[in-house]
Amino acid sequence: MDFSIGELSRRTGVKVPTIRYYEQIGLLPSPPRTEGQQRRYGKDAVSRLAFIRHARELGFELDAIRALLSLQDNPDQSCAAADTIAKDRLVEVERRIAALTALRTELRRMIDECACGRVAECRVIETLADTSHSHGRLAEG
Amino acid sequence: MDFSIGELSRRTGVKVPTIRYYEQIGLLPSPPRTEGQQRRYGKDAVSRLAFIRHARELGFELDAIRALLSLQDNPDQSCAAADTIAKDRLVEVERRIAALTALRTELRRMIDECACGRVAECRVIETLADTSHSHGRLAEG
DNA sequence: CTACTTCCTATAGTGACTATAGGTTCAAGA
DNA sequence: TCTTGAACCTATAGTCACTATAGGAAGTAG
Ligand SMILES: [Zn+2]
Ligand SMILES: [Zn+2]
Ligand SMILES: [Zn+2]
Ligand SMILES: [Zn+2]
Repeated sequence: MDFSIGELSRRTGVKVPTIRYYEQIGLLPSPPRTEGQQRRYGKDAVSRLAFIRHARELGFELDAIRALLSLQDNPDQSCAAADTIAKDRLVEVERRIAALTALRTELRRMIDECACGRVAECRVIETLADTSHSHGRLAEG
Repeated sequence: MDFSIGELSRRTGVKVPTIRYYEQIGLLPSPPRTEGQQRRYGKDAVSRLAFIRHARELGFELDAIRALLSLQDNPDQSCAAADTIAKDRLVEVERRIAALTALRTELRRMIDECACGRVAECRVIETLADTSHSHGRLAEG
């Protein structure tokens, strides 16, 4: 009924050091230990960690996940805060798709136009040296 | 004809500490100094730094930029290496657009389906808790 | 009981910066 | 010439979300 950190890792797909890291920053509660100080988990830990994993895959930051988890722990509260977090994430994802689509266009053009000769005539290098425009900062996922 | 690091920053849009960081890791050459050890730059530094900035905006990693710069310094070489770097970046951008588009779909659905009531019925929280699928790692820009 | 895997803590490293502390130099105005 | 204040200098630590390493202890199968 209770199992080791390695087994929790296998059941959730989250690496062992990452689980310990989540505990250290207070995202996962400290589990009970064996006499020899090894962690022992139950089913609750599996679902909590799977929640975290899914949220991370959707690109939520750990602070946002912390907030979402604390909402999950209080099911009678309004879910407005959760929806706001999700909407903020959606806006960010849309912004990034737009930015990456612009990058794709420019990358494709510079690759297509290159005749694959000497660096002196390379469109890739030329395009990178062209500072007549800007893209703004490209940030995290 | 030569100017300070602050002026270089203004001309390229790259922040002063970032310029010093680029020098420290060998991406920019160490410029001459005044008697009081302050850096003095010329036009070459502006174009090199603008190249780096544009490449960063397109999401190239500093190691890739290092390689591109060393190609630019040898204009008689074949540009095949530059093209490979650009193609790799394009593949990565396309992968990320696909991943983000999938995230957008899921985020939109979970936001749309939420009736904005209690957390207990919130589709956002429910969707995050649903582990019946996976998205793989979401990495950098 | 031995061998082997897994576990433990603590610390440092990753990438690409950004921030801070505490001091020095430069340029312009009085 | 002197003074003020912005801009400069180095060195170090912090950011985010991990990942890697070292050096040892605990658990388990045979
Ligand atoms: Zn080329
Ligand atoms: Zn561009
Ligand atoms: Zn909701
Ligand atoms: Zn999902």
